[in-house]
Amino acid sequence: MTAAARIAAMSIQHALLTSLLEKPSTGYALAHRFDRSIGYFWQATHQQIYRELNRMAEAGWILADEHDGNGKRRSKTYHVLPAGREELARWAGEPGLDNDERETLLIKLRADAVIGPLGLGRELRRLTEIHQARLATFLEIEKRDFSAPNPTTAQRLQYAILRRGILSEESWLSWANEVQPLLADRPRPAS
Amino acid sequence: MTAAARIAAMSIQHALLTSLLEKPSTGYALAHRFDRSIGYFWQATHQQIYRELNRMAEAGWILADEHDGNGKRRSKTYHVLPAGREELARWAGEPGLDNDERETLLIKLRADAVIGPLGLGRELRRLTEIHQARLATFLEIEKRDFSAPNPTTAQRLQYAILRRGILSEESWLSWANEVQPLLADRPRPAS
DNA sequence: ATGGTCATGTAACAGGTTACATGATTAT
DNA sequence: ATAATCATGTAACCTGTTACATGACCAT
Repeated sequence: MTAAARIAAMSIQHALLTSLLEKPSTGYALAHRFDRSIGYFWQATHQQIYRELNRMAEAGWILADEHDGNGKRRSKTYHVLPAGREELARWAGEPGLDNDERETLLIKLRADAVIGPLGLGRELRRLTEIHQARLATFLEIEKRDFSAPNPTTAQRLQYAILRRGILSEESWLSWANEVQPLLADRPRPAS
Repeated sequence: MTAAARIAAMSIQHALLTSLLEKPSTGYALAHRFDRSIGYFWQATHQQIYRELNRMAEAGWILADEHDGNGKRRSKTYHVLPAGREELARWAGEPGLDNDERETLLIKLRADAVIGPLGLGRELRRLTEIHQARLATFLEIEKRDFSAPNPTTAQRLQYAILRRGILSEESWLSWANEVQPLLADRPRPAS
């Protein structure tokens, strides 16, 4: 209900930019791989992708090489313009929305792998604090509401829901612990 | 891109039905608690809630007691009609969408706690198989793409993304293991 | 009187989903 | 010839978000 400032949205666009930086492609190709990494978690339909490609082309972030006319199949191979690369870096540097179920950080990690280093250590620490706070809240609720000796089945079911939250947060935090050394804020050698 | 049959959507409505079965409330009250369980994971805005309440009232699932006219504050207290209760049970019995990031099962668990038992054991097993398959895929990719001896930083970042997927699936499966005994398909005594 | 909370809504828009539609190239 | 794949798009719709708006009741 409170206004939560719209700091950073549009993550598909940035996921697509990263894909295109790796390899200029047609919309069709993007829709199929939508990238070997984040595609596992997230898949976009071709309509969504064409829509975003058109918008990004309008915005001057990408450019379409049109292969047309000379008997070939009609297709547009998009590649990223400097403005697109800058936009990607800018976006990756911004703090993401807290309640982001789409795991924007993963997209930023991909961007870091392709055009990095982008100094994501701070962002990881920020998100870690948020997840730690959430876990703490869940553990308090656990203690307060679910420490009675002989719970009914209904109570045990309610508890199961909370447990899902606890395990999720723990899982996220243990992952963050793994990634943390990769994002330590020292410069990486350009491989 | 393939047509994924629209089996079950509209989970907010069913979350709201469950809340209203526990306690008839105004839209305002629902927007604030949106329920002590799933509210931790998911919060709906009041606009969303009013919209869905109106739709469910139209559908004959819920009914509004209007306290009005006699000097009192204008408000509607909604309570669930038999049709709404049936709809909730019907929905909970259906297989949920596979790619449901909103964790529909949690809402079904709440429904089971309130009007159960609903035989969710089968659904849990079905989802467990899906998550096991996803985990297996991730582990194959891990073996195939990330078992080289001296990975570059970029490769390690790519791997981190995959690790997030692996840890997520493992976390889900270990939770499923916890809940499983609660949903074993024997009837529970009506507490 | 003033501000906070209770209470309900409209309007506009962004993002995601599904259906529909078209046409060229490649493989059988 | 026919089907599969490559390739791009329009249209309609639903959900979720944000902004805007109204008004009553309650406490100080």
